[in-house]
Amino acid sequence: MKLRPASYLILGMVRLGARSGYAIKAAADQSTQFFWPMSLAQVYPELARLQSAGLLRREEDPHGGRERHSYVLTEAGEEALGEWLRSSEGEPTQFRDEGVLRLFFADALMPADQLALLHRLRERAAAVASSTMEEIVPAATALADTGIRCPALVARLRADTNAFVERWLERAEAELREWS
Amino acid sequence: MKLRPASYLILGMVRLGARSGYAIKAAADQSTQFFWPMSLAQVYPELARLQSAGLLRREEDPHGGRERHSYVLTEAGEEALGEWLRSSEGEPTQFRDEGVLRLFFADALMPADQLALLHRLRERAAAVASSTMEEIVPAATALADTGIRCPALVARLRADTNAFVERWLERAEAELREWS
DNA sequence: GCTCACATGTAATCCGTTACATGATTCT
DNA sequence: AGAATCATGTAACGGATTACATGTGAGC
Repeated sequence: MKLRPASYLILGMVRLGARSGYAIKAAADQSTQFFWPMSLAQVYPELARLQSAGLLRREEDPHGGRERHSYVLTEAGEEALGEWLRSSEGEPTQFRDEGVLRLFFADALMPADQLALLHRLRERAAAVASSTMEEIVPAATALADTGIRCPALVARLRADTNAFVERWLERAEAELREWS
Repeated sequence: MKLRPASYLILGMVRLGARSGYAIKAAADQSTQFFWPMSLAQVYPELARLQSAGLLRREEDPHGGRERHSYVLTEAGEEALGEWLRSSEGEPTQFRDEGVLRLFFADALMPADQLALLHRLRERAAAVASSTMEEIVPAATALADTGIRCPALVARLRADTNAFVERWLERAEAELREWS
C-alpha cells in the first residue's frame, strides 16, 4: 500500500497522542494545517487504510453513549514513520499563492494599484506572522516542556519567515513609492 | 463562467506576449511555476474556455506545415485580468511542504537524524535561492528593460526568502548541535 | 538520418474538498 | 432548552496530473 504525506501526518499525530479521528483533525488544524492542509473527509478513510495495513491498532473507546475509536501506533507503524522521517524523497515544496501570482502580473496595473496590492500582501504577511506568534507558538512552546520541541521550531520558522516577507514587501513598497 | 487563478495566469501570460499554448506553458515553467504550478493538459482546455467566454481571440498562425494558434486578449479579457489584479479575494496562501512536515514530527528521531534533516532542508533552501538568483532573476531582469518589472520583483522575493530560510535553518542547526 | 524542440490535443485516473447525514455530550 | 463541541462516516463533485496519441521543423 502506498503511503502519502497525509498518511504520515496521521501517523505522526497519533504518535503525539491524538487518538480519535476528530482529535487528529483538531490537532492538525492548529499546527500542520499551514504546510500540509488536510480535510476531515480524508482522515477517516485514511485511518481505515492505515489500520488494515497494520500500522495502526484500533480500539473501541466509547465516551458514554458516544462512540469513539482510539488509535495507537503498532511497531510497524512506528517504523514506517521513522523511515519516512529519515528519508528525503518527496515532491519539492509546493506553493500556491494567488497574491504573488497577482504581483507577477502587476505591471498591467497603474502605480497606485500596484502600491495597493503590495500593501495588501504586506498586511497579510504581517497578520500571519503575528497570529502565529500569538496563537501557534505559545501552544507549541507549552508542548516543548514535555520534550516535544519540533512543533515550536516549525511555528517559529513560519512566524519569522512571514515577518521577513513583511519587511521585504515594506521595502519594496517604499521603493515603488519613491520611484514613481 | 467561473474563472480560476489558472485562467488569469493564462490571460496574464498572453498579455506578456506568449501566444501559443506551448509558449504559455514554457513561460510559466520558468517563472510562475513556483507559486502557481500548471500542467500542459490544463492549458489547452482552458484556452478554449477563455476563448468561448470572449476573453481571448484565437487566430490560425501556422508555422510552415505545423499548426499553431495565436491568442490575443480581447478588451473583455484585458478588463477581466485588470479586475482580478485589483481584487483581493482568493484563497489564502497554500503551502505544502513535505520537508517541513517531517521537521514537525522530528522529535521522533535521534539527535543525529534531526540534524541531518535540518541540514537537508537547509541545503534545499540554499539550492532554490541560488538557482533562482542565477537563472530566474537574470531572465526577469532582462524583461525589466522593456518596462515589465514585476516578474523580477517576484523572482527576487523568492530568492531572498529562501536565503532567509537557509540562514534560519543554519542557526537552528547550530543551536541543536551545541545543545545536544 | 536522428534527435530535440515545437505544437496540439484527449482520456483515464487520482485525489481532495464540499456537502450531506447522524447522533451524543457538555456548557450556558 | 438550546448551542457548541465531540464524534464518525459517505457521496458527489471538481480539478489537476499522468499518460496517451500524433505530427512538423530545425539543427547536427
